[in-house]
Amino acid sequence: MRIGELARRSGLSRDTLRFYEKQGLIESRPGAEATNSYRDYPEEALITLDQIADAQAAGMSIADLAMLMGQLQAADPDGFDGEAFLDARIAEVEARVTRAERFLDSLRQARAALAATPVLR
Amino acid sequence: MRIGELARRSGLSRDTLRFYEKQGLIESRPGAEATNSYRDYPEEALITLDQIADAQAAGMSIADLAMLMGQLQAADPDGFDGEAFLDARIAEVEARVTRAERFLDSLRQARAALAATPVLR
DNA sequence: CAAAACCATGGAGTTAAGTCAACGGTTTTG
DNA sequence: CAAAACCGTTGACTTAACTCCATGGTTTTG
Repeated sequence: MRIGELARRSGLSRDTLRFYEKQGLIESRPGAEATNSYRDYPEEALITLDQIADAQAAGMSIADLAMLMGQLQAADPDGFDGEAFLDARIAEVEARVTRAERFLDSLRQARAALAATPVLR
Repeated sequence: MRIGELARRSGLSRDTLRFYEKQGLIESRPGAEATNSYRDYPEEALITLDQIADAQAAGMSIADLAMLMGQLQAADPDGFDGEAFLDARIAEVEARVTRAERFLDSLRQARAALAATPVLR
C-alpha cells in the first residue's frame, strides 16, 4: 500500500511514516511500478507500527528501537551483546511500569476522594 | 535544606530542581535567614520528586502535572472539572501501561529466544 | 580572611520526535 | 485532458524537558 493509505490506517502522519522509515523502523519496497518513486508498504507495516507504539509507551527511544530491530534479527553479527542489551531494556521497562502503576494508584485515589466530596469539602 | 543537598539526595541536577520549581512542581520558602536569597526546601520535597518521577514514567507531561497539583489541591476553585480531567488522565495512563506491558512481554520472549540459541541458529 | 564551595538569575543551547513549507513530479478523476 | 489528489525530497521550524554558561552575590573552611 502507499503512504497515504498507511497513514490513514495507522493514524500517523505521512511525515511521521517517512521519518520512521529514515530511522529504520519500517521498510518499503521502492514502487514495483518503476515509473514513479512511490513507497510501497507491505500489510505488516501496520503491525510493526503498532509494536512501535507499544515500545514508545514503554519509554523506548526510537534509536534504541532501531538498534533492537536491526541487531536482533540480524542474527547477532559480531561483537554485539544482544543478551546484555535486552536485559538492560527489560530492567528499564520493568522499573517504568512499576512507577507508572504506582502513579495510576494515586490518580485513582485522587479520583475517589473527589467523588466522595459532594459539594464542598 | 538547600538546593545542593536536595540535588544530591534526589539524584537530579540543581538546574532541574530550579526548572521544576519554576513550573510549579515543587516549592521552597525563600531562605529564612533573610540575608541571602537561597531556596530552602522542606524534607517532603524528596517525596514530591519521587512522585514526579512516577508521573513521568507514566507519560505525564510537566504541564499536566502542574495542572493536577495546582488545581486539585486548590479545592476546585471554579469552572475546573477535576473529575473529568482525572478520568482522562487515568484512561491515558491505563492505556500506556497496557501497551508497555505488551512490549515487555515481547522483550522477554526475544530474550528467551536468544538464550535458547546456543551458538548458531 | 582568602580561597573554595555554594547559590541566584537570565538567557542561550541541546536532543528527541515530529511537523511544516516549498517545489516539483505522478495518478486519479470528472 | 485538466484539475484535484498523491507522492518525493530537502531543509527549516516546533515543543518539551532539560542543560550550560556567564556574571555576581553568600557561606564555609583551612
